[in-house]
Amino acid sequence: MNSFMKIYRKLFDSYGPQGWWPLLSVDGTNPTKTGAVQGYHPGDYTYPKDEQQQFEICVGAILTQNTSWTSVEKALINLNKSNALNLKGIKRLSDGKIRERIKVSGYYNQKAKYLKEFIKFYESLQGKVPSREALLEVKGIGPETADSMLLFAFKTKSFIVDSYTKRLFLKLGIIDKKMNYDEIQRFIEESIDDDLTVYQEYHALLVEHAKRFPKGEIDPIISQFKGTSSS
DNA sequence: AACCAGGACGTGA
DNA sequence: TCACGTCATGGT
Repeated sequence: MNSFMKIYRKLFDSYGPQGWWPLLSVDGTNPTKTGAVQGYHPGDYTYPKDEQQQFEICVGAILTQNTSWTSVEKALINLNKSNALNLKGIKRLSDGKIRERIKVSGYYNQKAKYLKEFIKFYESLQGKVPSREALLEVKGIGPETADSMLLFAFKTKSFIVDSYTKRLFLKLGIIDKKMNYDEIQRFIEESIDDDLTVYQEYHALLVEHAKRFPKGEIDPIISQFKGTSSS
C-alpha cells in the first residue's frame, strides 16, 4: 500500500468517519470531532439529498474561505432565518441584506459578490453537474472552493488540496514544496483508491487532524509514520 | 495582543 | 509563473 493510503488508514482508525459536509438540516453531531459544531452525519454518504442541500454546501464552501467553520455556521443560520439558503430565497435578498447576514464570517463585502456570481452560475446549470473548469471561471471560486463543491455538493471525485493537506504531506516528505496545486492533486489522486467516500473522508480527516494538532504541536501521526513507508 | 481560521484576487516583478 | 498585499470578523 502506498503512503497516502497508509496515512488515510491511520487517520480513519484514529478518528473514524467524519460525516462531512455538515448541513443545518441534519440533526446530528459527531462526538469524536473537535469543537461544538452540528450537522455532521458520520457514516452516511447519501447527502446531499436534494438541491437545497446541494446549494447550502456551495454557499458554505464560499463562506468558509480562510474562515473558521463555527463562524460560517452562524452565517448560514442567519441566511436560513431569512429563508435564503436556497436559490429562490437568496435571490430575494438585497446586497446589503446579504452582507449583513454573512458579516460574522468575515470578508463580507467580497463574499457577498462571490455569492451573487455563484448564484448566476448555479442557475445556468439547470441541475447539471458543472465541470471543474467552468467552476474556476466564476469569480470567487478558486481551486479549493471548486473542489469542495465538486466533492461534497456534486459528489464528483476531486481531491481538495488545502493548506492543512500541504502542511502534513510536506512534513511527511511525500510531496515537494515546489509542487503546485494541480500537481499535488494529481499525485494524490493517482495514489488513493478510486472511491468517492475515500476522497470525502480523507479531506475531512485531514482537517480534523489539523484541528487537533495546530502548527508547532507534536503530531503522533507523523512521528509514527516517518520511517515506516515502504511504498 | 498577536495570531489563526476548511482562500481568492489583483498587482508587479 | 509566483511572491506579496488585501480583504474582515471572531476566537484563543
